[in-house]
Amino acid sequence: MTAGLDQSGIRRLNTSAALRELAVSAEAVTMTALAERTGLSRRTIELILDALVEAGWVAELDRVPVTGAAGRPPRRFELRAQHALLAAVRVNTLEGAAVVSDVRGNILGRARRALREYPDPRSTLDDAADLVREALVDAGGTIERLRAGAIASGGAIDADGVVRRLVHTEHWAGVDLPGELGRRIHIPWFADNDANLGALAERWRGAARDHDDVVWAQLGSRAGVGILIRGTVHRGFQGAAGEIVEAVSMRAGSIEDHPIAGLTSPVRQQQRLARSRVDAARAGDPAALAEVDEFAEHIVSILTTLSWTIAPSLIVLGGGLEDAADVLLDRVRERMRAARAPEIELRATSLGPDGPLVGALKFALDRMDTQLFGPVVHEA
Amino acid sequence: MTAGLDQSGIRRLNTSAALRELAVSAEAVTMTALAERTGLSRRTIELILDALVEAGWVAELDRVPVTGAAGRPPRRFELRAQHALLAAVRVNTLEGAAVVSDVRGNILGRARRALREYPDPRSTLDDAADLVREALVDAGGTIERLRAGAIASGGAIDADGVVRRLVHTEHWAGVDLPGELGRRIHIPWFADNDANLGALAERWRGAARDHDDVVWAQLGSRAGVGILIRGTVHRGFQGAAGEIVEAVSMRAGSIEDHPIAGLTSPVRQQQRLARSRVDAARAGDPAALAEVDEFAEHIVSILTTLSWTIAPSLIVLGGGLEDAADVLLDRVRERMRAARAPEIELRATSLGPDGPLVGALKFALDRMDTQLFGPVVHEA
DNA sequence: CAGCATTATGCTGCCTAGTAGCGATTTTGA
DNA sequence: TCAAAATCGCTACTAGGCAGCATAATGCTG
Repeated sequence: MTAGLDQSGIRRLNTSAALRELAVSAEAVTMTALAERTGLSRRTIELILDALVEAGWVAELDRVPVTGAAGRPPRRFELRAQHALLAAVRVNTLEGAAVVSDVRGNILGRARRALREYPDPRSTLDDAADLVREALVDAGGTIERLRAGAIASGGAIDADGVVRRLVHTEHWAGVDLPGELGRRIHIPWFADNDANLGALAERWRGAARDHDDVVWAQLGSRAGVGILIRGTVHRGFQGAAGEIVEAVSMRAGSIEDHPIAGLTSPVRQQQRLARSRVDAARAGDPAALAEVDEFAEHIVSILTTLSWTIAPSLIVLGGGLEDAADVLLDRVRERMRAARAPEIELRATSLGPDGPLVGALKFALDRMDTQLFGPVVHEA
Repeated sequence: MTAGLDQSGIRRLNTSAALRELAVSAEAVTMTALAERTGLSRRTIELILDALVEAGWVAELDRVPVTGAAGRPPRRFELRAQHALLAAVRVNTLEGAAVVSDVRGNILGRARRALREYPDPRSTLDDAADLVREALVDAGGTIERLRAGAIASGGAIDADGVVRRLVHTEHWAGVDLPGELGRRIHIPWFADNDANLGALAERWRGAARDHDDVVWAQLGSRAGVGILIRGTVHRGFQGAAGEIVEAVSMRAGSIEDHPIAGLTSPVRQQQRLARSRVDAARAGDPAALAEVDEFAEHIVSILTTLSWTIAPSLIVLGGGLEDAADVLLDRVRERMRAARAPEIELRATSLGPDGPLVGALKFALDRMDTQLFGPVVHEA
């Protein structure tokens, strides 16, 4: 049950502490600094660094005299983040995209293409694997260095990455995304829903950086709500967390076909149409403004309910809605205040359409964290 | 940032592993068994046990030859759970109760009394402290062995244990419960809301033992929703998670004064009245049945919304509602199915009115866990 | 440009805490 | 009574941490 530790365990632990510290700092680190930050002795750090350089995880840089500082110039060490690579893919009805990053999450390569025959999961997954290989080439990396990957997809995806339900396409139900991708590219794969990964991305390097409880919402032609509780995706029973969208649609009528809802549509033409309506509203066109109001009203009924149940500290609007942030946000805020909802902050995504892809990267990184960087000690 | 570990750290870690293993097993444990379960060598376990016996945490029992087994009878060790004690108190408008337990959560002593002058926080807190002392005497323990305590109270209580809002009594707003109790009994104190602790208790040793995402709801004259996500209390922004109750009351009208709602009232007379209506419904009285239906309808509007947003895997009804479980639960289930809510399991509390008190115990235990038992290693 | 303060480097020696495993001890069962 | 089984108590050894000292490389000062 509770595992004890021998001497080699302590070394693993301390190595991981050093590695994490190296990963956190953007610049090269000296031995002394590392010793201070980990609380270990300089001697111990010296031995650990020797081993890490040997293993290829760390590079020693040339000594550069620190100008203006007395004393012998220190040895400088840096994480070789590219020692291991991660992949992220995103597929939706019309196109797919992939990125490859180092263990710091720096994106090194990209690929993007229209998907053929989306309704056939097999060919789409072939395409997804191809996209990863392309992005890997673009990153100048080899398949051996790839350690893990994650895929972002629409629909309800359970904790094991199996597609439970995908609107308009029954062929995808039951598809085991990690399993299928693992057969094509032999690394551990993880899968989650667009919206959940959007939320994760926003917290990592987007608009939700300082928040632990976050709701990310894409509302319109395509709807999805991603929930982060204590920084971790919350799916709920059978992935039902966030299904309030469907519930409200059932009660108050769907807005899939509302002109403004097209902002979140994957179809270019509908997007353009919606944007032009938003432009008109921005210019003061009364009919367009009424449409925006109507759309805001619908959004508010969902966001208010979320505020009274989950009560995140921040709600992020994404998936296309960011394009109407200037006309939409204040209207939504005002209506939420009128509904006496808790004064939860509301922002537009700062990552744009790449959000879910970036989130997939973070997802893979989190899942691999202890495997890449080693175990952690939890003190009081 | 990331803390490294020296040799004494490894001993602390291994000691905590041994201690946890001892805490988990109900019966006395042999050295060999402990060595196997922790993965440590028998020699190491021997040394650790010596130290733990010395410190009073562990007692060595008399050797009893295991009948029917060959070989030298093993030494047997047992956690002296009473080496440290924990306290829990609960206060509501009319009465207070306290329990004292050992570190395993076995309740060793109890106390209960009517509270004088509830609207005055100071005298109520004096009473609470007295109750703890009484329970301590009942447990046969001394104040020195008391290590931590927690208090369950109504109202919105923030993460620091400060009362933010308490209906009908403004005097309590801003009261720092852990601080106040700490001034009276000098141990670390923690505080949370009834409902949150009710949920925690239910997961610990009640109806939610096998669930991680739980909603505990008391709905009626007194209303409160406690939410557990990944086994931990979720309060939400400014404690607003679960405020859906108030929101629904605002929208659909309050049911505080509904005859059935009296089940959750702290006032005996209203309870009796409500129970008699439930009895009548049970006997088939049409008017009473209609009342139950009406009440169920109201509950469902709240539970359905929670199912679509938080989607726990289980909803537990408590706070008095358990007394009507037989007539109420099926009606609620049926209506939720009709509303197309996710098929989330619904149960009545199995702890009765002591739930929140037991939850407070668990809360204190969780918060003190690493201080009592030492740090933990998180492997992949 | 020599000398000093400053900072970092390689070590050696020492200590803690874990493991392996051997002979002794205590019991059961033939 | 003796072999087998199971555990005990211990010694010898190893891993990996720490303290701290002599040495090295630099900037500054007179």
